[in-house]
Amino acid sequence: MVTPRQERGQPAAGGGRRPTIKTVAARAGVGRTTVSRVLNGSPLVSDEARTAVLTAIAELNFVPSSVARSLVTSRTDSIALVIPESESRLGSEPYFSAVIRGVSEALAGTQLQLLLILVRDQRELDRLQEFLTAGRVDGVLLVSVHRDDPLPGLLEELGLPTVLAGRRSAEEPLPHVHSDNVGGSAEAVRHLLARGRSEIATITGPLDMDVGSSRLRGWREALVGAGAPADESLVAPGDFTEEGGRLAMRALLERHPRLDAVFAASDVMAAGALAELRRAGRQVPDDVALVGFDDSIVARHTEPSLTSVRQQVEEIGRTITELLFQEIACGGSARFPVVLPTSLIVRASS
Amino acid sequence: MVTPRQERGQPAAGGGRRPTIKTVAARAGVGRTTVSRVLNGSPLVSDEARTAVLTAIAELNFVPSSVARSLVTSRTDSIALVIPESESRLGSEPYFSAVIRGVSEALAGTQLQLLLILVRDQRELDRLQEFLTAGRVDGVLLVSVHRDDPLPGLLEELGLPTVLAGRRSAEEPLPHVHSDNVGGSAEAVRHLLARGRSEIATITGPLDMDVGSSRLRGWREALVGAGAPADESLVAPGDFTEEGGRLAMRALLERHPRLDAVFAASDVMAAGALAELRRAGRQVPDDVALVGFDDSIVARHTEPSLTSVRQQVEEIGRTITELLFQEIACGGSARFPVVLPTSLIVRASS
DNA sequence: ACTTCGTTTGGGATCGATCCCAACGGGCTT
DNA sequence: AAGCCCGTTGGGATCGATCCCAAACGAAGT
Repeated sequence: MVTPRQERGQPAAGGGRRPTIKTVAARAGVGRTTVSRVLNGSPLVSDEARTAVLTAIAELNFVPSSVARSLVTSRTDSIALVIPESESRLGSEPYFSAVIRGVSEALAGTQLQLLLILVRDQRELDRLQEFLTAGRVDGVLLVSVHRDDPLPGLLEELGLPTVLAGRRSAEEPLPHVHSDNVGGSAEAVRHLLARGRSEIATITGPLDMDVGSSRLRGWREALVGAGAPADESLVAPGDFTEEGGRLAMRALLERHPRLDAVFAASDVMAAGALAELRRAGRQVPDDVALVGFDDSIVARHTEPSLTSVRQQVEEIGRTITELLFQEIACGGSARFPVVLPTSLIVRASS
Repeated sequence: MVTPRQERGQPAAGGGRRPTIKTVAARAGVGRTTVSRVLNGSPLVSDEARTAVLTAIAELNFVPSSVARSLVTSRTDSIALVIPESESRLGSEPYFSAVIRGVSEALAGTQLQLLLILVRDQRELDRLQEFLTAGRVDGVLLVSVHRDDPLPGLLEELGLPTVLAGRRSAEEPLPHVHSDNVGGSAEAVRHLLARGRSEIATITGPLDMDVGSSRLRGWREALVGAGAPADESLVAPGDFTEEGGRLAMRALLERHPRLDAVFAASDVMAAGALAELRRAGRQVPDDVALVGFDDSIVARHTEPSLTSVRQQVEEIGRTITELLFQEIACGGSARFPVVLPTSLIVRASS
């Protein structure tokens, strides 16, 4: 009794199954092609026929089957947002949420649907690869790419329209969008210099990611630009996690007990560093000034609240989506990378 | 060597398009039906034929078109996760991220894909409705439902398998999963009572949502259970936002300058309340003890750190997904709601 | 030897849309 | 009146899979 409907001769009142384009055509007294033309907004339809079709559609509550359409047009009207979660950052960082929001917003006016694909391990990567090869999406958004990520290359080979948030390296051939990581970091460090700090350490992100190395570069360039030597032992590698920030901070304090400022490449790491500084009896900002990156919620709620470099993450989501539209429509016409500006939000920690 | 094979005979060289089941059949020297049987793991295939087909598939790098399959099976092998964003909570709350992670995890072993649909306004709701009527997904996960939400009713009418995270009311007919909101809140309040607090206020969530009213009920029940009168003027409505928490706290302080504890129905609101308490010169926890709900990142980073009721959000995501599997497979067999336990995490604020 | 049974097999029809192309009718030209 | 073009129209083929059903085959039973 799972399928309760009984089939009558005609599609009797109750409407057992969903109406098809054929039902509509019969009702409107026209051919299937005419209905199809109305659906696709073709101008080669008389007003008379058009209104007949439209009323039939309304009466039958007809919605065209996108599956059938996809089969013949070989478009799917959907795109994939791929998020690698090897570092399980989705939980700790609102970054991905903001990207998702931006993407979804850009999608709002269109007919496109969003497929969200989290990739945790090799098995899921294989499955994704098959999924992409099967042509189940018209385009792909790739977030948080690593230097040696195999996915962008695969997508290039497949010829599937792709846009990255971030980049593998400075020579990224695929269209992409990223924040001005170098500039933002440099501004943060210059801010610390302006506050009279002289021994400025940095906790970096993963250095096999462009975000990681670029923010480190910003730190270095700002110091060099100020005529200060960029002492490489003031660099401690982190991994964007709180625990990583804590450990990096501990290492830095051991090597440089007299450091008076720290620039962390993410707020979450800064929060970890903050805890470690407190544990070591350092006052923030009196003994050590601290600046983070992202301007996430945590930045507002630490004590003291955290000076941080704000990036427009939602805007990144919007922009990659719009670039993807272009890629899909005209196939990689203008592939200039887009760089979004950052801004320094000064709070109590510096 | 990306597309190595050129086909002799029929589809002239180039190998331009993806291979179809027909190509595979020809190569393996069998009929289309046999290939289809192999693909679907039917036992009615000789070992000989099977291996022939499998090697042909491997050589041609064949991936079946899920679109064509959907057309005939009328399954889409994808489900939708619908998130209403009218309150734009996705940004401020890691709640949705955690649900997404749980859902994605439960999906990992299956062939199902996840469609993420954020609904911001009426226009997007209409579009969603059309989308669902078009049968573009096999099932729907609905998160954060309001009492008078039109969506669950629509889905019931459509007969589309649906599972809710949360519920419209205590009499929710649709299968659903939620945290023990009443129990968790009650535990929080009992904890405050045990700490010797006597004038315990509460900042609620939206009261047109079950999470909101249930957490309020927990507060009330704990007080009544302790023989204390539940003074309704100690209730201040919030909206799960930081600003809402701040305003609610201000109102409470005006009405009850001598209150000595506050239970907020979310960490984010608690953070807002905390800021307002500090502004008003109250010490936490000395003058006023504070407890939140969710145990999100903010709870660990406020100063003082926040005592909070932890709920297993990721588990909610996993569970609704598994329930949806059952709904899709056997059509609403066991529709008992699942209630997940909460636990109180005590920190410095109480 | 002939039926009967069960295992394998493959061709034709089907799902519901789009696209190609031939046909229709009427207003204009010649 | 014949010819032609143009705006409309609809039937048939197509996309790439699954499903129904009949057929081929060898083995087993009478």
